[in-house]
Amino acid sequence: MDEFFSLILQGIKLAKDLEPILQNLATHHHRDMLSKLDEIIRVFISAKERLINTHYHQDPSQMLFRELQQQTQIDPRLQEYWLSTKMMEAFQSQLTAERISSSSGLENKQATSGMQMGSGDLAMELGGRDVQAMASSSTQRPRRRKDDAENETVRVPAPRMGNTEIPPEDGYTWRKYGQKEILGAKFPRSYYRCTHQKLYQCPAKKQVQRLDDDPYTFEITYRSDHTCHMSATAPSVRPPPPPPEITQEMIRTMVAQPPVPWLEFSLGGGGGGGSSGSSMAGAGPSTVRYGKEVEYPVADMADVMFNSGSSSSNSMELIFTSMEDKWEAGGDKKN
DNA sequence: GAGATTTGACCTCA
DNA sequence: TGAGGTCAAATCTC
Repeated sequence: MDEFFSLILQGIKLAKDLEPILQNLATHHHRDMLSKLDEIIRVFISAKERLINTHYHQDPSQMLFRELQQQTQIDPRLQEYWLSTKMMEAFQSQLTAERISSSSGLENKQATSGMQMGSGDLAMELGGRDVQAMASSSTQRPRRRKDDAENETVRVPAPRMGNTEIPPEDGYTWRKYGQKEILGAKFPRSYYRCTHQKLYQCPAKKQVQRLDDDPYTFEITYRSDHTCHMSATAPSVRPPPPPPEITQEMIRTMVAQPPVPWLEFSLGGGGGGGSSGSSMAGAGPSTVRYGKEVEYPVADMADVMFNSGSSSSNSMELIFTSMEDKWEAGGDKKN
């Protein structure tokens, strides 16, 4: 958990470092901005994965607050701000995904290990066995049934605003390859496979089924693990697009209108109704819609920071100021 | 044109 | 035999 918070702090610090670049973009090379953005994205993704893998089944609100108090010694004003925003709701959404394993093998493993694995670790285990099973099978096209042991089912809340048809992001990019009406189910089941299936022979797949009795909950069944990120050539974070021609006019527009579109979607609850109605709403990172892939890896974090209901600039200033003060204070203590 | 989704047809297995 | 999983052509978006 120490690493999680250091990653978060690192990400915020990096975001703060963007400020002078943004203000003097004309004198900076676009690559500076892009490399900074890349770095921020990587840090927040790492933090998210660490959080999910470490404290998946704990009470997130209690855990986060306790950790905040014990480990970061953040300015009380910041703690108050943190708790007053939707930060808790954001993490709650990520952490309370109800894990219901349909695999007896997995249950045994979890029981004996005394802890639950994160989806990545769990899928890693699945992937190993899956590859073996497929390698030992005949040359027939591998087909699986719903009651196959080697899968993992989770339930996640659907986005309450924006396009609720899209399941919440899970850190990977998926390509939909099928949809089918299921007998006795009100909603069709969607079939996804990893976007990098062809490029990296990634076997990962998932099925997304909306619950009959709770349309705002998705039941997602994962099969096999991602091997794409294990490839030396596979981008853990997708390469940035070519630098756009950013003009001073654009910068002025951005500064004058802080709530950029990808920050407008809300993770739910009031806060001024941030729904843009776009397909990316609630989808978070790795959202894929018709042709082009768009990633918003820091959107969740940025949303809760910027879209808190209070003055966004003041909020960010409070965070950065507090963080800097703390760091400087911490540095002074060490020195 | 590339790469995504849609959707009807096909295949496999219980 | 039928439900569930996948294929692949058509279509769509950027």
